[in-house]
Amino acid sequence: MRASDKAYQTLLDEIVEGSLPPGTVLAEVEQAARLGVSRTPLREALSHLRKDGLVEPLAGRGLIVTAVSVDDIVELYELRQPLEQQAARLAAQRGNPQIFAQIAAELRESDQLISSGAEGIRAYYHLNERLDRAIEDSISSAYLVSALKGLHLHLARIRRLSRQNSDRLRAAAVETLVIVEAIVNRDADLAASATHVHLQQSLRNSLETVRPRAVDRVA
Amino acid sequence: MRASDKAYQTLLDEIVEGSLPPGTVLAEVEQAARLGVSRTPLREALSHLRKDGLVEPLAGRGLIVTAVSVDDIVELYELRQPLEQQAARLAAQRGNPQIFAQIAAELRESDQLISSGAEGIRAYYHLNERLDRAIEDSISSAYLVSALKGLHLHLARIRRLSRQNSDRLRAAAVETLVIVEAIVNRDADLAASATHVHLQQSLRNSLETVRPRAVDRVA
DNA sequence: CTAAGCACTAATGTATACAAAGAAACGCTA
DNA sequence: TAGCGTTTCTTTGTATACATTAGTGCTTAG
Repeated sequence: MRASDKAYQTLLDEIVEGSLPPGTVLAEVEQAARLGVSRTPLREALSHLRKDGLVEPLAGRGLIVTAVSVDDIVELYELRQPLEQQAARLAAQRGNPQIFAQIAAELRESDQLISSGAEGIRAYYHLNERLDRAIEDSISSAYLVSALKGLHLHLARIRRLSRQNSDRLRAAAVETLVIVEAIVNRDADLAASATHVHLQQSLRNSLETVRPRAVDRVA
Repeated sequence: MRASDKAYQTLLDEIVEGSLPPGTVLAEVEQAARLGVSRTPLREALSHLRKDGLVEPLAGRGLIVTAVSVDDIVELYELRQPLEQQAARLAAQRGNPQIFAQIAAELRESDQLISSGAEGIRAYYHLNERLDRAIEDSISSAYLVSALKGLHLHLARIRRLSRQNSDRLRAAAVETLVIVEAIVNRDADLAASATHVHLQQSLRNSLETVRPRAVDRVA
């Protein structure tokens, strides 16, 4: 693995996971020393993070981790809505129904998963990731997949700011199941509509449960 | 201007404009010498082009300009459709009607522009660019705008491959006018539908008039 | 004559040294 | 004492030298 890739992946994980909170200054020499690489590959990593919108230049002070405001959540969903609706639509048209039928079956059991503690919740999240992956694999369009990848980066960051109580998770599982069943039945319109509904609920929950103090903070 | 930015912009323009056709090998030392910069900023430029999807690694041979196949056109429109529909929708909700009314008025005169030779056609293209710009300015979502920017990069490349005869341009102007009038009237649903129609026609024209020999060629 | 292995070469990947630009702090002057 | 200018220091931006890896071609053995 290239040193620049390693630095990029490490910084990306730390920003998404939150150990590098918004406002953190990323000085080149400092980060290069910390990650055990030289400035050249580190700079490449930083410039990619900048293209991803995860860091931004601060006049004279180098790069800082970008803030995430409540407005950002709304704006992100204004991109997420059309992208994921289209993704669901294409998955319904092109996906392998058997794969999605398997996911649907597991979603029907997810109530127990969600109620069975942290371990089960992790399994539930993993199931959602498998669904995302299955949808991406069903889409032939590399352009759409690439846009979705960029989107999910920011979504993962926002997820940390919102409280996901188990009631919401259970409701989300039901909403998701409607989407997946529509894909299994190759009903593209229904898949898109169900995605619309699900994301609307998801946005509503995010806005209601967002921890205001965790937003827009400058470390 | 930074040397890396200059190298990026130059290579970007050359790839989009076609003077660096698909399949062109971009060796670091060679391009650095040609553009008058050292390898360090040039590498940064290349790695950004790679993120843009305009160049891709070729095993052991460095980077080559990506090919554009007919399938790519279809796949690109699978991203373009949802993005521009959403953009039109948000512009209808948030845009300044006066600005779009002005563009609508000019679009109604565009028949004469299109019929008046190469100079008029350039003016017509410029009008379309002003519309794109007005839509982007109306959208508050930086995420959507960023996705649109990446999209337009590839669209500009594809435009070179398709023949745009003046009949098609006139038809496109009428379709576009419907979109703009919907934005002026703050009719988001109509703006989205009109965009859908316009892009469907645009894709159809692209596929019918694409010059097969200009596609997927390796220089 | 063919195939496999080795060596050489040319490319990318990395590190470091140097240059330039900006910000902060200190001092000087009004 | 306040404001402005200068100087210094820290930072990013660039160039170049070095390391490493992969590919190609040649040679040799079967």
